[in-house]
This record gives sequence, C-alpha cells and structure tokens, in this order.
Amino acid sequence: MGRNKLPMKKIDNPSRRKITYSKRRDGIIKKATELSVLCDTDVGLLMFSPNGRLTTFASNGRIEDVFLRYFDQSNVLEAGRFRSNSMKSARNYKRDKKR
Amino acid sequence: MGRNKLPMKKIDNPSRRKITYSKRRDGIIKKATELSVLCDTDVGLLMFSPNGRLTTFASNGRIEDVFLRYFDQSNVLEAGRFRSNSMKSARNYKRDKKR
DNA sequence: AACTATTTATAAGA
DNA sequence: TTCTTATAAATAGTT
Repeated sequence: MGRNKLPMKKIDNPSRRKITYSKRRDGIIKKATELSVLCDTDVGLLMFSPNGRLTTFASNGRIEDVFLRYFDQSNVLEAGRFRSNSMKSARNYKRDKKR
Repeated sequence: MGRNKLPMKKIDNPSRRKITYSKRRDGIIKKATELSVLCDTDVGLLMFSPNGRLTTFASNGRIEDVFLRYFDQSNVLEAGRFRSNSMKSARNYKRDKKR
C-alpha cells in the first residue's frame, strides 16, 4: 500500500517497524469501529506493540465484556469457574512466562 | 468505500448487513494478520456476527494466549485467581445475560 | 462467488 | 512527529 508494496514479512528496521505499527494499529481500530457500527455487532481487539505496550479496543466499552461473551459461547466458563486447559494454565502463567 | 460511501450507522437491511459483515470480517482479519507479521506482534480479535456467531483470530495460535497476556499486563490475574470486578461478574454472567 | 468503480488506507517523503 | 501525496488495498453495489 502507499508508495510501495511492503513485503509481507517482519520489517527489519525498528524505527520503520514502530511507525508502521502505529499507523496500522490506528487503521485496524477504525475498521473495528466501523464493523461494529455498520453491522451492530460486538468487536474486541487486543494488540501488543513492538515495545510490548498493550492497546485494546472494545465496541461496547470494556474488553472484558467481549471476553465474557467469548467464554460463554465457547463453554469455557461454567458454574462460575474457568475450566478449560488454557484457563487452568493461567494459574501458572506468571511463573512460566518467558517474556 | 466501493461504489458509494456508506453512512456510518447500522445498515438497516438485514441481508446487506450480513454481506457487509462477511466482507469486513475477512478484511479486518487480513489487517490483523498483516499487523502481526509486519510488526512481529501479538494480535487478538473477537467478532460476533449479526446472527451471534463468533469469529476469533489470534496471531500466535489461540485467542486464550492473547487473553493471558492481557490478564497479565492489566494485573487482572493475580495469585491464580481472577480478581477484577469484571471477572467476578463472570460468575453471574449466564444468569444475568439478556441475549 | 466474481467483478469493478470508487473510496479508503498507508508507505515514503517533506 | 505531524502533514502530504502517490499508490496499493478494501469494499459497495452490481452481475
């Protein structure tokens, strides 16, 4: 897009990578907003910058609300507890994480 | 975009609304994929169709993994339990939900 | 499910 | 970093 096509691989130059991240982060938030308005739907979006900074978007306020609908629909949430393997693993996430 | 500008409000015609949802859902997934590749970042995306059908995207496999990073960074996850008000409310979500 | 006229997003440059 | 602009990409209406 723009003046040139970008090869679809990691942008090597860190400065250019951050600039592209900022532009595209804003672009995708705009797209998410439009999708939710035009189609009257819930949309949730989570992005971590090259520096590890988190940006969230939720069409209806809090990203947690979108999570709740996810947990509900995927039957992860049951009888007031998180039972899936992935959620069980959350208990050890801080201990195990490498970042 | 396309042949006309769409007014930025809910598309009244249900058939057109679903068509637009499908097209833009695919478009935003492409954007999310590109963002994650170009900038080497984690991206998670959740969308509910006008019919309530869920679509998820996660750049690194499972959407739950993106959640875990979210919980970690926002200090929601602590000592093996979900402690925020929003997560406490999950316990009553099925009972309370209106949909 | 494809096409295509247009609008929109954005890569470089200023 | 904010603005510009040439160009690539997304998509609304059509077929």
